[in-house]
Amino acid sequence: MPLDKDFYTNVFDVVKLIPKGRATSYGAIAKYLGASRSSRVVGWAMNQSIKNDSTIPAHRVVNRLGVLSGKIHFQTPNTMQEKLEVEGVVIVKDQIQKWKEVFWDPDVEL
DNA sequence: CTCTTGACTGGTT
DNA sequence: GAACCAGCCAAGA
Repeated sequence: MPLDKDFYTNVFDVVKLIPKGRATSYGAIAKYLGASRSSRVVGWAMNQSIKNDSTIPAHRVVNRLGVLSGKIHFQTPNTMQEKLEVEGVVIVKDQIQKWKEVFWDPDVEL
């Protein structure tokens, strides 16, 4: 598929495809888009997505350890964890439990 | 244009 | 496992 338009747009498209109750990492998305060294930009894209497009489930994107490193960028620091818990994801101390099972790798699943 | 910051990652100590 | 370092790159001052 063509991925040459907007890096951000591609990131948003992938995030929208994350199944309910699953989550992925910034690096996984970056790798899928062929920019594995630009994971920080993926994080920035999420930051923009909240302002521009609230339909994007940014709460399903965490760092490679399954830690909710970006929770404070949501409307409230609880938003991210609560949304994930509603979808069946167990979180203890800002970290996703059974991360290996919850992890959704676009490079494998798509 | 330069400098700093940061929702990251991978490797080393 | 924690702490530190080096790449990486967009946005804002």
